[in-house]
Amino acid sequence: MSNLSPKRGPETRARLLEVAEQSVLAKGFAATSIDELIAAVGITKSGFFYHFKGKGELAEALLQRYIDNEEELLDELFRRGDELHEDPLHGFLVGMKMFAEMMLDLPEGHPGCLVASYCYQENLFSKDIRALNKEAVLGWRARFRTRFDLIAARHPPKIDVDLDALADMVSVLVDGGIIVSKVVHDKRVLPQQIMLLRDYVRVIFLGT
Amino acid sequence: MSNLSPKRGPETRARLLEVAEQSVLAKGFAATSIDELIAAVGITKSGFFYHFKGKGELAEALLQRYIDNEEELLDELFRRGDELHEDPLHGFLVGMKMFAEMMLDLPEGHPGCLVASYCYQENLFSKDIRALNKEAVLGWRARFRTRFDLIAARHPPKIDVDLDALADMVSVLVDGGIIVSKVVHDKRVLPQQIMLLRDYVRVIFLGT
DNA sequence: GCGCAACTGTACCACAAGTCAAGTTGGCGG
DNA sequence: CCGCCAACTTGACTTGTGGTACAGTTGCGC
Repeated sequence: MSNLSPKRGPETRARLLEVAEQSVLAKGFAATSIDELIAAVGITKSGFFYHFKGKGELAEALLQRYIDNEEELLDELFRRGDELHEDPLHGFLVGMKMFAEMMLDLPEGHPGCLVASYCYQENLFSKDIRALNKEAVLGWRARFRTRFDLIAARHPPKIDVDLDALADMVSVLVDGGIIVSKVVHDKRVLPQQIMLLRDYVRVIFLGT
Repeated sequence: MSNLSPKRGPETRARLLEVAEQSVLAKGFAATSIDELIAAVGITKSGFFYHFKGKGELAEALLQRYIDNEEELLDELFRRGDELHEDPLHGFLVGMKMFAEMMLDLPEGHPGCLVASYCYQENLFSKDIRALNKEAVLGWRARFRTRFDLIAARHPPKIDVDLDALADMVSVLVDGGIIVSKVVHDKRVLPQQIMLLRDYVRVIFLGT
């Protein structure tokens, strides 16, 4: 009766996605109930079904939003890194440093990766969603592979290494780092791992 | 009426744990129903509750079994590695190589890590279970930290590195590698990552 | 022929996803 | 200033399933 207005639609939807993401990362998708979400947002069940056809559509919107946000974050990070250095290697090193610092600045540590969460509940989701997840990981691989090719052109690797595997190592370390951080309740683990990878890349292309 | 016998208890329990683990890794714990497990094993619901007081007890037994198995596997791997080399570094390198090969030999790839799965559904579990999970990760850290101390004593690191972080890197790479392997449906990713870490450790302690 | 391990049978209740129909509110475009 | 539409609300209802309780049963081993 008070705060009803035709333009609040997208906002309510966004709040639904926000609380849903938190709940999914804490309990998993199956244990996240619609009742719980609408209670947190302050709408009724029919209100939920106005925004999403069903739980599956919520899952997809959730993942898409997460992937888009991450992509934007990475774009921004390495854009800033490259702003400071013409050399792609040093741009990468700066980007990784900023990444690590950003993760360390999160007060509660990284809240979790939806890609990883969905991966461990893959049977709950449609083919479409699983494909989306796969595309996200392959996107990271392509992004960093391109970067490493650029770096290798200027700094021939001192150590023989598969650049696709090295590119995957970014996703691997982030997802693994988040897990170990969460399990041992030490938010420093993820940034430490990012810095370890950074050092590895430096030693591969610079030799020290 | 046919196959009832007082000694089949532990066997039935083990079968329950086996199918439960598969289901949990595929769908998550919340979406794994008791009905489904008993159907797969061929007992009634009451039979389940004879073996476990409730779902929580199943969760705990499941995790404990998983952790014990992993520990045994690692013990065996590096025992065999050390058998072939007196030098702890080379024992480690051989152990990692065997680890990578073992992962590559799994026909369907690694089925998943329960520690990671539980981590992404932590709110479903009791304090005890969460503590167990934490202990498992800290156990891996201690194991590899001890190993790296031994290695460092004989081979002073050529690159400055935090040995605790390096020890964590094993857990991180395994958990992250499993996720990326699963998501992109390429079982080679995990072994590749293990080999990358192996190379990193070699370059840290040997310089090449 | 007794006891105990290893179950079975049956019943219950909460809650979750989803459906459906009908009504309400408030801003905006004409 | 009127009417339409987005963005909801109300409320009732179905259908399924999930975890749990508890009393009874079976058959091997002693």
